[in-house]
Amino acid sequence: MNLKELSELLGLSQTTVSRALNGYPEVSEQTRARVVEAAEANNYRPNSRAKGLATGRAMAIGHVIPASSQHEIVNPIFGDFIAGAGKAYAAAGYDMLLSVVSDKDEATAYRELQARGAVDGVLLHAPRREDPRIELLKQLKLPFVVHGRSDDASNSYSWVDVNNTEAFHEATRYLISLGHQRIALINGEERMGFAARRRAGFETALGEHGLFARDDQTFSGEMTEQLGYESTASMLTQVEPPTAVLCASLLIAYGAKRAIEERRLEVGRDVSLVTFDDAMSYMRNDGEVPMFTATRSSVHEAGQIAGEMLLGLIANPDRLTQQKLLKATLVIGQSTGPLLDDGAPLKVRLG
Amino acid sequence: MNLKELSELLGLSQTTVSRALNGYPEVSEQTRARVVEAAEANNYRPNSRAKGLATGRAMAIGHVIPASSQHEIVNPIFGDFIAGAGKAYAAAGYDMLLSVVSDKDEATAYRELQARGAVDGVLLHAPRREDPRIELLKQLKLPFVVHGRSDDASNSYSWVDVNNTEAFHEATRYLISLGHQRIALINGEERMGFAARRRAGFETALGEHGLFARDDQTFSGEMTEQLGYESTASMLTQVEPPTAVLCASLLIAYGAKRAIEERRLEVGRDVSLVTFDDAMSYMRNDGEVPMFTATRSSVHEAGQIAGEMLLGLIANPDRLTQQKLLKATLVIGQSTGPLLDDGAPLKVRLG
DNA sequence: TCGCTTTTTCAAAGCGCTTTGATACCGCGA
DNA sequence: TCGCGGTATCAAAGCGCTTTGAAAAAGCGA
Repeated sequence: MNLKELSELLGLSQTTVSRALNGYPEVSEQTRARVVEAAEANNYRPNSRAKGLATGRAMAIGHVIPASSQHEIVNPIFGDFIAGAGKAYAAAGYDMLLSVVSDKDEATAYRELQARGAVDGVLLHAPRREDPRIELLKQLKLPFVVHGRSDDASNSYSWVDVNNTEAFHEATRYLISLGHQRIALINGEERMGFAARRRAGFETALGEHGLFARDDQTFSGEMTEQLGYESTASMLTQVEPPTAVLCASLLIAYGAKRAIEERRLEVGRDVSLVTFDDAMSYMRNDGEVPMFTATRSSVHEAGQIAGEMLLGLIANPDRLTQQKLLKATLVIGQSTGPLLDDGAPLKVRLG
Repeated sequence: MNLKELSELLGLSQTTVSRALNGYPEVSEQTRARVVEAAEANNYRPNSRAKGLATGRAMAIGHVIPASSQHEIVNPIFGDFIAGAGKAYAAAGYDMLLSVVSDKDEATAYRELQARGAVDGVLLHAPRREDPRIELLKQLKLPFVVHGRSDDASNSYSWVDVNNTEAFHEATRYLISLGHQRIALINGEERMGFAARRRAGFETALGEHGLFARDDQTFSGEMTEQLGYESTASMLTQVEPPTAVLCASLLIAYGAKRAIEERRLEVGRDVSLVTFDDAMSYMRNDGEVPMFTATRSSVHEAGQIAGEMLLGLIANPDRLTQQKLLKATLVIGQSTGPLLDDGAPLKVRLG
């Protein structure tokens, strides 16, 4: 059923039917009611491509996700972020277009999306500290919102980010307040904006108390269980192992926990653990007293806010860039506790 | 830059330029070369919507993901499956359209996708045992491939599935061969096709050895760490706790492991664990000797195969339905071991 | 009743592409 | 020279919608 058929069926012109359905004022309420009813009855929906062609808008938002080799990691926060953003799009009648591309073709993918007119804007994921994609998108004049921030002048583009610096600053301060002095960091890849900021917050807090990060007690890499496990396992063989570990994701924390317990040590007693928690739907760390003490911020919410921001930018192109800094809140769980007194230092019990 | 501009620039008609770019034979190679070069130089890409309107094809595949409330779970395999399917789409020049809808609006979402002509086909996720969506899609005459199977006559539609029955049959047999008799199951939601099959495989293997599943040692629910933890924790308080547990996902297995170790028991010694492993990129269970004994099958690969199958169906609409059953392979890891001899039964050590 | 304004409806153009059916061109044998 | 079969190119229609500019219908005061 298309517009022509529907209008013939009603004995009206296509113009009138179109206007009736799109809520234009120059059609009588009586006619509108008739039209709406007939459209409903025949399950009529305007053809997306024809509508887009006529209006010059794609009514779609693009997400480019790089996934080159078989072993390339798919960002685990992806699903929840997408769900949040998708909700915003759906509410506004927009579609979500996903482009899975080999990572070296990413720039091409954006160019193509723009040249084809396939999307009205894009959402940029996982910005690196210096990210050429941002300049590219500006140049393409494609509206965009970044989930996270690069190191560049950050008011020159729109973004939604979580206060990573402050989150890890606070988490570290909390550990110090419990008496910990040897605090390790298992971070994400530090060429990523968020990971660099987390390290900065961590180091600032240490510095404020005359402490410093040891090279052999700071790690960074793809945020997997394995990274958490291996990093922690290696530290537990040191002469002076850390008494607390700060993890950049729940998966890392699981790995750290595994290494600790494998050594017959107790999390929260022998070694304290704090982790960043993206509040992912399938990996909850909540309840009365969560398993892990964590700085928590919902990536689902970030997705929704970013999606809404982008739609706003598209609806109102001459609006200034917008920024939104979400707070991560520190939640005390079972994985932290005060430093044990010197009478029973960790290294002795490790023996 | 659109076709009109490009053709004027070249002093050719739109027809010729279009044909040159689309590889039609009735244009001289010399002209074609000129056209291709100019298109390249001007970064020309045909407008997606105009092309779609003219050809009657959307060049897009739809995925509908239900995500109603804030707390609805997003399937953790989603990211990897999408990455696999997306790769297939990209290779064929197709876009991927994601619709995030509140779960009660799912049927409407499919209807709308079809009525709007927004997609040429859809990929159906997570079929329930009886799934009305399958009938709906047939009725809408929208080509589709199901990832998994319902209970219906399964050759009446196309699907890609993993041999869940056989996988859990084999896993259970393996545990029995190690001497285990009290084997627990922590399954996904059993209204889902895959979960029902896993239970069937499990029970069949037990039956073959005169064993049976105890009600208080079989669980099913959303496949989270918490489900694994709570189910296992509750079983370890029983008079005759299981000596082996079969888990439907790696997250469940993590939870089971946590409960076991919290009791100061050892996985693979006191309690054996076998899990289904979707080989997700951010949750690896591999290496020399993986942490968990598992039946492994790559969901990324399933996505790619399903995507390719759907594209084939679209390209060749009168082709019969197709089915592809992937095998899950049993990989021996560190989480299983022989039943300890009766001299030191589990329940005593549990004391 | 007429003429004017306001309301309601319509025909047709245009969005950027593909594709049909026709036309111009070219070389070649008769 | 003419005519014929390819080859290379083109003009125009059509895909399904929106939107402009015009026309018809209705309402209203004089």
